[in-house]
Amino acid sequence: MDQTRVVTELTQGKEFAMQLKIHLDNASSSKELQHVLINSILVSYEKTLSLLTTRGLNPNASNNESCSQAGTSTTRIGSQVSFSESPCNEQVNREFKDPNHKNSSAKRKSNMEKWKNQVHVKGDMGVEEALDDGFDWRKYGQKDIFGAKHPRGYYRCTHRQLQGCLATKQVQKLDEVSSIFDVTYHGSHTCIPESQSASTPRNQSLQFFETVPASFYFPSSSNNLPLHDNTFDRGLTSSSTFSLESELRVERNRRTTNSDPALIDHVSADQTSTKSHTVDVGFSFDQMEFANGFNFDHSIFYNYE
DNA sequence: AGTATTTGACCATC
DNA sequence: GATGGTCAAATACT
Repeated sequence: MDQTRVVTELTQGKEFAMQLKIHLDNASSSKELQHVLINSILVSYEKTLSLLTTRGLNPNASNNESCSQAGTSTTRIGSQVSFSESPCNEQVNREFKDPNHKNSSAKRKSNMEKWKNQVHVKGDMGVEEALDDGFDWRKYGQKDIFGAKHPRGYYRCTHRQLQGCLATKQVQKLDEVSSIFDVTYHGSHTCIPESQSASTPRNQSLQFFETVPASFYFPSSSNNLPLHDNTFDRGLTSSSTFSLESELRVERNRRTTNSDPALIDHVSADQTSTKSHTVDVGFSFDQMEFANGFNFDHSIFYNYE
């Protein structure tokens, strides 16, 4: 059930908001840190809305849920699905397929719910991040579509074999705007993703720190031990995350030179995996400067085209 | 070795 | 025959 993840995201957002409140009351607080907090809050909101807007992924989701989010719009397709009116529906571009139209896919999936999402890849977010809807997808095909510039990717739920989850999605870049992807979902998820079943929801900020090739000190943690990037395994819980209450102290790592092939390999691998964990903070590191004079060279993380 | 992705072939439909 | 969706072997990656 997505409710757990929604609650997790909202709880994170609340915690970030509380941290921000403290920092706003503190005159010596750095602007950068406040921006980090603000963006973390926004990311939490976006994630939450994303979970709600992809309600079709969750067969138990309510029709009263919010249906729009920054950067995406959702359209339901399919005659067998009753479409509930809500104010936000005015924002989406509805497309209903003719129920009598039967192409091969329509016939094969005639009993499947179908809806469409339009995903905008904003300047400061990665493609994988934008397309990440919280579920595990495995690509099983790609096809050049007649009249379309870009091929269409076919994905099915990773848990299809183990859990019999029949959810699929198709992803296609728009001809006109390459930063916008049409994502068409078929069927609802009946699986329990591992990331969800493991009672340790991952933290947005942790995803960020997993990717950043540097060692970090977390003053709030015991011993102030430096944590190499490899130390951030996926078992860390949200309760064990660093506290943004403390100033982030980042130690430049020996491997942060742009020419480090190991680092480049790491980044490029992340970009090609549908389960990647790219920089997921939703803000630019252009001018960001951390303690000890560490500056992020954000350019090594982004390579959209 | 196990898993994920790529890609040509195959199938259903129009 | 053209097209879109899926399969499955080959390949790449970890």
